[in-house]
Amino acid sequence: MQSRTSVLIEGFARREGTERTGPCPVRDVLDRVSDKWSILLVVALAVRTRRFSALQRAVPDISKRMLTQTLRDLERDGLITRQVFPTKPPSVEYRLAPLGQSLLDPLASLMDWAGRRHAEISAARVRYDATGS
Amino acid sequence: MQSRTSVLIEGFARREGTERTGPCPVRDVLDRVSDKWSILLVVALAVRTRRFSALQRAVPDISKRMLTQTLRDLERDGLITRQVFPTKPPSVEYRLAPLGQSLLDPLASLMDWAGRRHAEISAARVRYDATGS
DNA sequence: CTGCATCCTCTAGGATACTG
DNA sequence: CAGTATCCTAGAGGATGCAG
Repeated sequence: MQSRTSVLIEGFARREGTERTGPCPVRDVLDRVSDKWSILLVVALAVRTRRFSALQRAVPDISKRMLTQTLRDLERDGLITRQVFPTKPPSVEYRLAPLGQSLLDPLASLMDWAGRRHAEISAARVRYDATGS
Repeated sequence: MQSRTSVLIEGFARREGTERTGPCPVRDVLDRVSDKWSILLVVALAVRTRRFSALQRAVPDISKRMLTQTLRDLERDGLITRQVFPTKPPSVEYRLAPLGQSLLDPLASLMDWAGRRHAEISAARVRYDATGS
């Protein structure tokens, strides 16, 4: 099973030599994925729908500022939806949109890789640092 | 097929409420993936083995500084290997290590997603911006 | 050619305080 | 509770020049 991989890589590499007609769409999307908090929030919302403060508890080391901003970005991209309940005090629920759901599978394969290869990577680091020092 | 996804998400979410015994391994690895240049270089090296200057041409908007640094990090993590040829002037070849190869599949599924959903995301953005303005 | 070292800029992002 | 506004710092990262 090399076909899918190579096709995608070719598509990704096609930029080489071609004058950019605008930013590469794949890179554009990957930029969002490689955002520091986006993945964390998507995963947090994959577990269940959550409110603002619940998200802050789920991802403890995010600041309110970044939480708000990242949620806005994800909403703008159609990955999550935001529903306001005009109670008193108001509450807001965030949930994964279908588009966000569709991201879970690729994300899972990445996290799966991370989990399986983590030990190997740590070992490589130790080895490298030992040699270098 | 929800099993694999949900298992991983649970593993990822398990941190909640647990005092951290150190940084989450998955997050640790994802930090590398979400590095601005790492993925680009891995993909560039997936196509073929390349030398330093060739990599700079493959990823035109990377600076020498960042190229060197990212290559070191990838080498340290065991994702790529570096081979020096003591010619005159010297040349250095970078190639994907097996560990790096193993990343291509998860990466492909992400890029596949990006490619397929990009239009949808762009549309969502336009819609969001239109409403907001 | 490869790649450090230096300097300098710019912005992501944290802390804090305030509002509907 | 769910944000917004302001301020401010650390670190990412570009440009340049030198060296092996």
